[in-house]
Amino acid sequence: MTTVDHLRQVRLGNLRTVLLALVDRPGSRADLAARTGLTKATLSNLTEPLLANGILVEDPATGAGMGRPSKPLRFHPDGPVAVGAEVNVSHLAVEILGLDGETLRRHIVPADIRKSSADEVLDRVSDLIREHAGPRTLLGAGLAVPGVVHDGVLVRAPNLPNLVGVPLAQRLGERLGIEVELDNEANLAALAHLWPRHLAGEDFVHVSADVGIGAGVVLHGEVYRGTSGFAGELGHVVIEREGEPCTCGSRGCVERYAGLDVILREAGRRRLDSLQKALGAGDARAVGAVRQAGQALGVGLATLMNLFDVPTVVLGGSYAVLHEHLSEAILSEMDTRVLAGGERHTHLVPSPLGEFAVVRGAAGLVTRRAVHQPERLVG
Amino acid sequence: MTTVDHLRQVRLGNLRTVLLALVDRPGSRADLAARTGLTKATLSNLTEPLLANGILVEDPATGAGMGRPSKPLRFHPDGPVAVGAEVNVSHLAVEILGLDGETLRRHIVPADIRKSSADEVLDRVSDLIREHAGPRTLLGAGLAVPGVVHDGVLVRAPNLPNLVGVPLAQRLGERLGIEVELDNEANLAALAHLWPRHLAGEDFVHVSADVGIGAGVVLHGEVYRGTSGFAGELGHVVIEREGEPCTCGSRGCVERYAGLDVILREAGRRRLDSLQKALGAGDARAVGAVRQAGQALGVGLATLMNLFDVPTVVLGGSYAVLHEHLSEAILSEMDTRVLAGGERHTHLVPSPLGEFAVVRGAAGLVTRRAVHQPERLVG
DNA sequence: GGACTAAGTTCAAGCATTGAACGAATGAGG
DNA sequence: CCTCATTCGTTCAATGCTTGAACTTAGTCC
Repeated sequence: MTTVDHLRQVRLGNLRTVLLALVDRPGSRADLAARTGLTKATLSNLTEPLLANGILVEDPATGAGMGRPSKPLRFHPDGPVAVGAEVNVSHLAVEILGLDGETLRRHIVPADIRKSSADEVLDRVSDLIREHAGPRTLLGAGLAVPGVVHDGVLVRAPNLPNLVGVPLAQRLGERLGIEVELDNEANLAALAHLWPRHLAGEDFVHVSADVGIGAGVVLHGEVYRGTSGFAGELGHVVIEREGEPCTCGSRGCVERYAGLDVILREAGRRRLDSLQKALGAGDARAVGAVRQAGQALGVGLATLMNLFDVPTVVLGGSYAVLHEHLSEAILSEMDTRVLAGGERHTHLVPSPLGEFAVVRGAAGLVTRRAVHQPERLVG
Repeated sequence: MTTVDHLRQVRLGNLRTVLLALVDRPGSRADLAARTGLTKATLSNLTEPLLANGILVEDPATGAGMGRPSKPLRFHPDGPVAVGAEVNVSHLAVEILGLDGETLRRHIVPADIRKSSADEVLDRVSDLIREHAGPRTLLGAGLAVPGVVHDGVLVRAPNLPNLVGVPLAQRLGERLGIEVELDNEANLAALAHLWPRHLAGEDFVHVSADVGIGAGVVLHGEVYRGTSGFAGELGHVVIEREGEPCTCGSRGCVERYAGLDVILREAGRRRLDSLQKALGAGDARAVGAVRQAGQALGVGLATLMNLFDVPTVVLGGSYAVLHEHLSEAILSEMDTRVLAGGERHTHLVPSPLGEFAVVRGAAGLVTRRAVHQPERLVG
């Protein structure tokens, strides 16, 4: 740690606050100075290299009002972008995200990859990315998978056995020539609600169901992953100690009562859209199946709330689609089971992000890192 | 944020690393420089005001080896100290803790305060503190209570209704003329295993049972309290959705199966030491009661591990006493129910701190803050 | 056109750390 | 006893980033 390093840290920290302010919204140097608490002088100084490097652009002066007109700064429309990619049991998806938080392109393709080898899957993903990325500089890529991730490797994925143990981040990185970060789809769906826009506060849990049930936990504005990447495994929270046996070896896991497969089976439907239609028509069996799942999920969520104590639960994925028919049962269980005292209450909200939450989070992983560690942008 | 502030932050940060190194063990300026990565010059500079303020002392030179002998620095033996206090249903306790992590005095007195008013309790506590504190400067006090705390107020405490809603931190602070911080006993027992000595790593859960079951959760070297102070309410994790009704309004809470009162009742004993004796004698009813509690606790802990993913569980309080007869059942449930993958395994260890864990944590709250925010020590 | 206002730039001052040079205190060896 | 080697601790000029004030620029208002 030389003295230079210390001062550099201060500078990088200030650079970060400036970039964060710009992610929030564009602004002139004077405006940014006011918003960040830094001085105009520092802002001129900090933004100069960002403009030189093509990260930011200066818009033409806007003369609204008295005094010298300001020249707003914003992220350069042709600046570097981030890639998000998702590998799932039944589909692949990509999203291209700018540093300003705007989605440039996104795409989902159905794909049954259960029987594909890891290399086949990675080839398809990298083709998909190249197709959509275009000529712009890539900051890096985030890759979402349905399973537990540790150190860039998928260590547990009951539905994608062919990908387990493969260094997916490294392999995809080699194909694309950029850095790739691997993470769990539940964590990334949660991140998408935190970055680049705060859609659910700084502390919340995002719950979604596909094959399993996954919760992405956000504490103090950071995705919480646990020591081994297993955090937030809501699907295997026990609600009946002698209940239905689960594939995980336990019994009475939430997943056995509130998993999407269970809901569909109980409702006598094969696909989510068919279930949705039935619910719309007031089909009693469908409504009952969803309500029962809601009860089980509510018990699991009550346990989760008693342990994490976060103010908000976001329902994502299939749960977002079903939320109108789920919420009542969930809330009813939570009301009776979550410890109360003082004026505590839980918000239960559906995700506004739809089916692109996961890829958006994957891309957000990259833009977030770029803003939080701006040394890469100016170096 | 003036420029001075920025540089001051750097200085305070370095001061903190130096103090942390000194909490670990005493050392000369040269030794501390090597351990912290700072230069000898900086160390002379940083420690000068600490010596002047009587926070540190310079020991006489120790001439072991060649070269100029070093003069080790350590916390001044007559320097300021922290107070820890505990108010519980059946006892009061205090501990006086030095900045070096040494316990100077500690004391527990039996007391049935269930019917006492808040003022009566606070009077007794402040008398007890004054009796043990002696003439030394007090950095502040930590106050532990069995219940949920928010903003210095006890908001939920089924066993101490007279204290609920009272601004305990403020009231005790007025009596003693120092700053008092209020916290939950579970959090503080956990803190005692983190500070001033790392007894269980940087990520762990401390579980103990008295009247209820409380878990103190430590994530990334910080006690995690949640948004409203409700985090870690393991006692009200559900293990049987239609199980025994609980006072909290829910059903099938862990507390109904693994609480100390339940264990004693099932074992046909009135007090912990009597149960202990029965266990030692191999009393089948006692052994069975403890094993059953262990199973229930294991299910709850498995759920907790699937959500928090920490590598270590510390059994404290009564559970530490019973751990020999509890561990097997707990581990057996956890083995089958905690998601595994890769080389993940959980350590289950009894607390080494005995009945003083809570007060020690309460005092540690204060010394920890003093070291982490050293501006108070030099100002 | 002149007064006014606000944006952006320039520049000396301030400050914590650094690294090198220096002084201090001891052991080893002759 | 004296000198050298060794290590500890202090002194001091240099570094580099932010700051605040002064200054320049570019508009509006009357």
